[in-house]
Amino acid sequence: MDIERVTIRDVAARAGVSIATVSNVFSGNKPVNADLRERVLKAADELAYQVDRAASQLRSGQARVVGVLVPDLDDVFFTSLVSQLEVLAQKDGYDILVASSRDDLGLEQSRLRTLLAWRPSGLIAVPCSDAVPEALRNEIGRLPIVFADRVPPEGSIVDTVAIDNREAGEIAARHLLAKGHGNIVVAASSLGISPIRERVRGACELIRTTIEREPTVIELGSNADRGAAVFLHWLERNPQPSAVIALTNVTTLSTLSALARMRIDIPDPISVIGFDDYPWMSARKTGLSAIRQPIAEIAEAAWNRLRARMAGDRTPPLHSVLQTSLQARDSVRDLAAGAEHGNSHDPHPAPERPIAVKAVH
Amino acid sequence: MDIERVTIRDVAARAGVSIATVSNVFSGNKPVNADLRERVLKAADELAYQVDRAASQLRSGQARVVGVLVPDLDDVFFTSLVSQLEVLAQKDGYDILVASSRDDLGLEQSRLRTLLAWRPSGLIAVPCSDAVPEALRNEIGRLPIVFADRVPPEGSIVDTVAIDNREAGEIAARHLLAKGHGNIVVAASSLGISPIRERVRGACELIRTTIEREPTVIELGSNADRGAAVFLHWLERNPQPSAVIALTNVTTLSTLSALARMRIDIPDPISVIGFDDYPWMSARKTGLSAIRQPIAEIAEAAWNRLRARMAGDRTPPLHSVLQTSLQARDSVRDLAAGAEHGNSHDPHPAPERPIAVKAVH
DNA sequence: GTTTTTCTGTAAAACGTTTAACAGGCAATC
DNA sequence: GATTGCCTGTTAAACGTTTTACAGAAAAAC
Repeated sequence: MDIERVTIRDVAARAGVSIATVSNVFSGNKPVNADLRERVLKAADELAYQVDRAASQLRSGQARVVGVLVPDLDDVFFTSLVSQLEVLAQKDGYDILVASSRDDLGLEQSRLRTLLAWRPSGLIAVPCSDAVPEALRNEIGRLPIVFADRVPPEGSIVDTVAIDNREAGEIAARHLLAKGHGNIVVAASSLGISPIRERVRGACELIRTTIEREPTVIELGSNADRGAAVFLHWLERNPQPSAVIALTNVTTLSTLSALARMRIDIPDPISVIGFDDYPWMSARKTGLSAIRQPIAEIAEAAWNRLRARMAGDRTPPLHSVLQTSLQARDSVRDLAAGAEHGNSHDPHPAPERPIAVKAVH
Repeated sequence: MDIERVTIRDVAARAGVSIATVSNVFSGNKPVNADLRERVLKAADELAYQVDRAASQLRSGQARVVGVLVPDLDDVFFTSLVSQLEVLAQKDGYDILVASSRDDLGLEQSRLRTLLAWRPSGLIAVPCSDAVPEALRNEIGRLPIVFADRVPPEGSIVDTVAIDNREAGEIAARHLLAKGHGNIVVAASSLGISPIRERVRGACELIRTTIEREPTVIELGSNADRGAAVFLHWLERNPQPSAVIALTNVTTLSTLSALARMRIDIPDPISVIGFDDYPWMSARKTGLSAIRQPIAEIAEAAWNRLRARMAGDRTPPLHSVLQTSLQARDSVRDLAAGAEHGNSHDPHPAPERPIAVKAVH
């Protein structure tokens, strides 16, 4: 019924060498003569031999697999991250195991446990809280780990890669203030998540110190539909703001949905700055101005750090901070110029800053 | 430096039983007395013991991991699929290895090979061509495999789950025809992909037989930006159609982007029917009418089939066909009623059909 | 009371690799 | 010419489980 597995032994027999030689050919751990290597490769090819990863891993302890844990596989930001990581990992010969914690601490715990059971070479995680998950507690220093995106503000005992969240909030607020907006709503997903808190803080403090007004902060959660309902509800019983800053891609959707349902135009009467930069944002007549996160760079930084750790780097944890930039389109009305409304492209696009990596001890 | 791994042997010693008993407690392969099981569990807990998957898999041949291969991890449709599968797999105690073929046959081949090297319990794949990939040729019948979404039209020797692509095209066309549209452009991603061909065929044949006009078919590829450029180019040198049917979520974006860049309004002068149903489609004043694919059901059907196969089901391959439905919003203008334009919701929303599973042979 | 069956647990042999220890051949060195 | 060292290849011992075969005790059947 089921055909015999072809093992290293079969290859060795066919090539007329020992199994150790076959192993060396495939693992490259020891050099093997050109002619023998040829013979082995030929035999392996003829038998369609494949190294058994379980056996290989059991003996060597090396897995060539990294775990990737994200809070939500339905959020484009996280899937973009996964997508980039998959490419980078594949280039280096690693496979990735993905798991979603669905923003649940308990689930995060159990997903991490099962990832760890694979004895992966490393782990890239977007944790769902500020604390280092319990399951990772005694892996720190043993297993290469990188936290991405959701990173405790005071630094962490593992490597981290994140954007400058505070600055992201400031950039959005600065843009609105420059265009004469004062009555601003800040739409956050959840203030329980520290990077979001930082974004809120960046925006609010700048607004506060610049025009001495306090922006309204509302929490719309991590689900676009529910968030839209919340914002709709809010809009129905509060005076119209002149602008909204949405601090995640999902709240951006919630914001836009609610405005659409109330048939409120953008940017007049309400301007909007969104978060992240996705194709759908420019697939509309009034292109959406947004804070762009350099996802590719985040993924690359995380992967490079992980790779360094996997290669044995034992230096103290590094915290990479990448910069966001404003992708100015047409969704912010220029009140200062007294112009009609932003039907045309922003005449003064904010200069894109170069992406820099600050290494904070 | 590095702490000793805690193995089954340590647990056995601490609980005062044999390693076989510990194994039985964790694998559940043989019953073990309540008190002993208690002792083992307690000892394991105290030592923070974790079954080593590599060793377990090596001996048992059972992996508790399934490979998931998709053509593009940046396409929301595929990531939604992955997301759903992750949830289903996790419920049944499986982990998933994801890989992207980036729509490249060579890469598909090599990604499949590395997935197979894990000796997974099963494989769910969205292949990038009609042919069964070479790498899977001699796994068929041995390894549980399910193809999803991209499925050869004439059936396949493996289980498949897909939507009724032909009907999806028809639904879109029927809706436009009912609203009096005749000058229709069909925006496909690539005619090299058979489900897309089917959608095109469904739309074109219906239009042809109903009003005896031949719709224009254009290929926009699988990248939103490039597709937008192509469509823009086309729009600039062809008479304006009255409606566009976009046959994938990416071509929907391309279409909308190009129209936006030409500052052409929707639905007047051009109506649009999109594909798939995502939050951004309703996050606009003119909500986008679209063909909805039941992604959750696709994932569920695929997983259930795979699970059945993994449980030993040896019946002939089953081909599940799920139905799409029209999600009518405001992006299709009613020319027939001579009404102004579709600022209001579609007064005659097409009845949503129940989702049914047809088992074809 | 003996024999058979059933039930639980154990000892030991796999599973398919990697790798430490070793061996033989050959070149370089003394 | 004997010794040393360097290659390259082999033998055999792991790696941490699962599982087969078996053993002893208790229960059931005679």
